[in-house]
Amino acid sequence: MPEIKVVRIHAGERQERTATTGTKAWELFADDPDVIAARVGGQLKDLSYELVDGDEVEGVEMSSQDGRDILRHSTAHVMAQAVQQLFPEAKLGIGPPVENGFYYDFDVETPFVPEDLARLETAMRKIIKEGQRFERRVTTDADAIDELKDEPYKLELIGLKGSGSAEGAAREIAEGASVEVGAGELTIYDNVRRNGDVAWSDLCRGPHLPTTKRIPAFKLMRTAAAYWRGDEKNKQLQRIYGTAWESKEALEEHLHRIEEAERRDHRKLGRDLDLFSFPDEIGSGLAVFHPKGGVLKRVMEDYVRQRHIEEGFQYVGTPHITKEGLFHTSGHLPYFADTMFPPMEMEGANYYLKAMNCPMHNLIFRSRGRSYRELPLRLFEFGTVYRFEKSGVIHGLTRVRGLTQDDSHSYCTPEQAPAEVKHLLGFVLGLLRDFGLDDFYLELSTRDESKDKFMGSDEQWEVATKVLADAAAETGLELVPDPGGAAFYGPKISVQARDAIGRTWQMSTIQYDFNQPAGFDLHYQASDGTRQQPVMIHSAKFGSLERFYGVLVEHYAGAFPPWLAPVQVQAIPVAERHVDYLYDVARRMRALGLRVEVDDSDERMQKKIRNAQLQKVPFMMIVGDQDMEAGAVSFRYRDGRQDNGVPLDEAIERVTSAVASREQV
RNA sequence: GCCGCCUUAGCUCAGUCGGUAGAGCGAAUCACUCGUAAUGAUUAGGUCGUCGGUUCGAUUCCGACAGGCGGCUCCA
Repeated sequence: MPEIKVVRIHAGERQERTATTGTKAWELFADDPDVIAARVGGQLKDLSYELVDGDEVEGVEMSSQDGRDILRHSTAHVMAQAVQQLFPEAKLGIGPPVENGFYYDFDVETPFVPEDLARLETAMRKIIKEGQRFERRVTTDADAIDELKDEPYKLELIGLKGSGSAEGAAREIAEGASVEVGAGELTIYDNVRRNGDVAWSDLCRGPHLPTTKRIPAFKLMRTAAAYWRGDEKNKQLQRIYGTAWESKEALEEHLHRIEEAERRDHRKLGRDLDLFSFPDEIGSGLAVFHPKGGVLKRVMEDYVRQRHIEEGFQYVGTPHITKEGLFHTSGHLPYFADTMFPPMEMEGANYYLKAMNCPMHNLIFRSRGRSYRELPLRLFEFGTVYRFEKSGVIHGLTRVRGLTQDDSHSYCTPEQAPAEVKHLLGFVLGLLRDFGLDDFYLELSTRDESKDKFMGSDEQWEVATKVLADAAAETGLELVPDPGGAAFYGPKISVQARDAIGRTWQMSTIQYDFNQPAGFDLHYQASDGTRQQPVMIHSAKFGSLERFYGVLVEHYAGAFPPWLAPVQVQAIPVAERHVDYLYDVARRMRALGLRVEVDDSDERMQKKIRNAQLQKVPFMMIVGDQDMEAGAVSFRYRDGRQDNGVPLDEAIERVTSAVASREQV
């Protein structure tokens, strides 16, 4: 029998092996049941892959990222089989793995209802129990078209694959479609029962688990609609989301993480902590901040204003509406008219609610002649803008119709631009760290081929993009490209921050703009006496005050560090006779600018502690006879920690220093 | 904007197979004055999201609209 030489790579070890022709990948990993696929020369393969001479074969464990993707993709197949079993008329869309799970899209007459999920799970468990083998079968376009004649969407995928490069086609089709048709040959996976019957088949490039029995834990999560191939002009298919994990424990942990995220939901905490609300009477996506929530908003604003001034910005102010001509000059109207509130007509002119601040700052720059000696000229304000977000996208404070940007525009010479971008980037990262976010990556949004979406020459874009890319690289942070994501007037760096439970949020943006200075005909007098055009760098540090507010609530789960907490100290008397003493202490603390409340209600002290705990107040300051006699107070913290009999001066110092240092307690 | 689900007291939610509603928390009042997460009692509070239709009668059934939730699309 002819022999082949292969290399087995597993758990970091390389091993040369000699095997007979026809040896399958699984035979190399028969000793490790956690291996569910193989990576051969960088390509993921089924364990049934037949080795050829010279292959380097690495075991893919189910708990690895690739392994989980394979598990989830196989689970998606099982779900699709169950769907077609229960709903034979359902036509298949695509079914890729996604972060933390998978989905599969179906064209069905009647949308799925939540009760269907339970029925489908039952059917899936039965399929898993059957231990159906996933069998790969290479086919031709012609055969596949015949076999899948009842699956119009699959036919469309095959057609698209034939139309050009396969990878390109897959990208065109939709995110995720590359799991159905990829580069190279067309394959179908058959689900084969133990008796050899083919239970179900699907066009798919794989790889898959060896059998359905290898699915340890899954759950169907929700149903939703999704446009076919991600295009709103196309028909909406019914999507079912599910998740699958390498163990029951991993699934439980995942579900627990979801619960944790729900517990932190700023919309819920905003209500529970009396921070803000969205009155229907005002309109969707328009927030009002209550007194407690107003404290946090004001502290954020005060701090950011102070920091801007320290960084050389000048605080300015601009109105909320403007005549439409301004947005023609800036170039915004042709691009964004449909996301702006419709104009109101007054005295023969059309007025728009402000959707962006930069045009007005340009007018401040242009209000008099400017010298190169003034540059970089940095204008900054809290500019409230209104954007007509489509009703379905509004979400708490993170996606609203009225938002306040901590918006700045730095006008500088082209030569100054690199240093200014660097300065801004350092500034925003420092600012975010001050608020307790310290895990970042950057995204560089550039222009793509669809040039009608972008203004300016290739050369201008190239220069601008290089300035941003260089500054981003200097931070040493991870940089993710985002082709096509730029604004019409120039490329953008955005800072993505990870919160306490690892979710990422787009925060700050820095944009390089050479278009608006031209549109507004902005000039400065250069040292050689010539008139030159500045470039402007847009920058929003929080992005939107509202969104950042929401992110902070979720990041801290409402348990803010003292400097941000609406109430820093909740004073709790053990009995009524201790109230006056606490009023005195509170008076002293308030004189130092601390936010102190005395709970002089008729409730029992235990209840007062509970209330303060539910309000997540950082310092509970409790006083009974012993404290009063000793001229002291007792602290209780949110984690239940206690510190009794703290002398008054020390107690006050403890709170003030915690506030001043912006630390968490 | 599109698809699905939802909307009952300030909040969380019961309930009415069509005969105009209930709990807990919260609020107010009273009593209790208490040492580390819920003292007790009493009272108030709802055109059952809005408008229209069917019906002797609609909170309940139907439709439209508004708002919310989950996705999709979008996100300067």
